[in-house]
Amino acid sequence: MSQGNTKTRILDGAEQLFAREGFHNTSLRALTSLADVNLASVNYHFGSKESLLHAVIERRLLPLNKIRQEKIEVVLAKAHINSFHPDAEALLRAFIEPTLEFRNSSQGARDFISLIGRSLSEPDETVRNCFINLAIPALQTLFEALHQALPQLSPAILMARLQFIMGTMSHVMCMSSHSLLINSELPPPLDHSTLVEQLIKFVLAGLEAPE
Amino acid sequence: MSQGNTKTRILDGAEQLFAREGFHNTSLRALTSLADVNLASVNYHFGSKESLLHAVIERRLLPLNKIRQEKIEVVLAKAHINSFHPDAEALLRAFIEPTLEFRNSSQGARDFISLIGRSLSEPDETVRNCFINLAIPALQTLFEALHQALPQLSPAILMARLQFIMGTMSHVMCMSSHSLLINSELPPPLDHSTLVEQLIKFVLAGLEAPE
DNA sequence: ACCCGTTTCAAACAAGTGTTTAAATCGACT
DNA sequence: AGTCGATTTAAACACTTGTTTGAAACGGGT
Repeated sequence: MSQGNTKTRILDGAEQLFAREGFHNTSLRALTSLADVNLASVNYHFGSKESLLHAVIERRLLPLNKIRQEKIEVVLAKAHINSFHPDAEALLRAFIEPTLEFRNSSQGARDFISLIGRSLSEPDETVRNCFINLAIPALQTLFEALHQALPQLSPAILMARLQFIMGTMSHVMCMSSHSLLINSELPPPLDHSTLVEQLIKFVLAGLEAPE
Repeated sequence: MSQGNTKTRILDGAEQLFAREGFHNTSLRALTSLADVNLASVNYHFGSKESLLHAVIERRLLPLNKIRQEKIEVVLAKAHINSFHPDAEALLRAFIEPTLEFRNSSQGARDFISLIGRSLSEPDETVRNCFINLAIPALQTLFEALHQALPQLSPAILMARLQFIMGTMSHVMCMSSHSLLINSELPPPLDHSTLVEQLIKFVLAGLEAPE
């Protein structure tokens, strides 16, 4: 780990360690040693360990949210032109596909996605809020779009189902080599694109279930 | 927090703090102060902080797994008598209902369920294994029962969907007062029994979706 | 060659960590 | 009352934590 300038090396190392060891279980000494930078440079460039976490999340989540937002707006626009309800599957796809494609793009991306997949249920409030504050606008957009797509669903039920969907997604985002059941006689995990399709199928069926 | 003997007070305090603050973010001093016991008594009664975590999980998870196992076996037995496939919904219910009913039974139970809901995606391997080792038999049982219920699903797909279900469940188990989107204009969270029914409906629809 | 703002560095800081120790206290039982 | 094991206690241990400090090194502009 010795590419790029100091700031990027710290961000890359933090992404990896925060994801694999957890935020509180990652020491700045382990991080600076992995990133091959001086111990004090974290506080020099980012101010504190927590601000570093914020920077790690922001660096990747802002662009990702932008993509999701755009894709959702495309689906909505198409529907409005034809005066149809927007398509629920297309909306879910617009939200899910960019996330998992990004996850599949590099090891750092996989670490990052696993990090934010866990952060919804993070016990430490400051850590959790660090993610949630950036995620809420995107989720709000998705909620309203899905409400247009499925107006027959009461808002309370839709919100509950959106929570279920977030749970399913978070779990998939966290899944790494440590599969749920490592056991020789069990079926092997699905490849990337099959997993994405199965995930969308699963949450779509749950979302569209009769009340 | 000053009921019961020392050992139980430690277990109760650990359950609360591990769930609300996280294992690594909970210090033995904070724990022993909350439980109103001496600092050294944790190591005296449990050996180490990690063995304490193990004890916290075991105390509640073993009975819970026993109940789930029994309920699943009842469903299977009924089906075998009539030479029917077991009912997928009844199997899911046998697995989900005891969990969420236990969660609803007391504050300590709620803390515990939130703790194990998070532990599937716990980054620290030793912490994660502490839960997984106790959970695997129950999940194995559920997998095989669902395979009997839905023989048309290929094992790989069924396993993926079981993972999705675990993700949804974990998320619901972790949900506390900090709802996903605390926002005045959003629908209020569902009450307990509605949430359970909606959860079962959601995962059942996803599980039974065509491949 | 000199200056100056930016960045890096080794060292130290105060506070907090899990664990261990050895003495003190307790509670039965003889 | 006295003995013995189990438990509790205060104190200390060795170590790690995030952060700060002040000097050193760097690099472009005059």
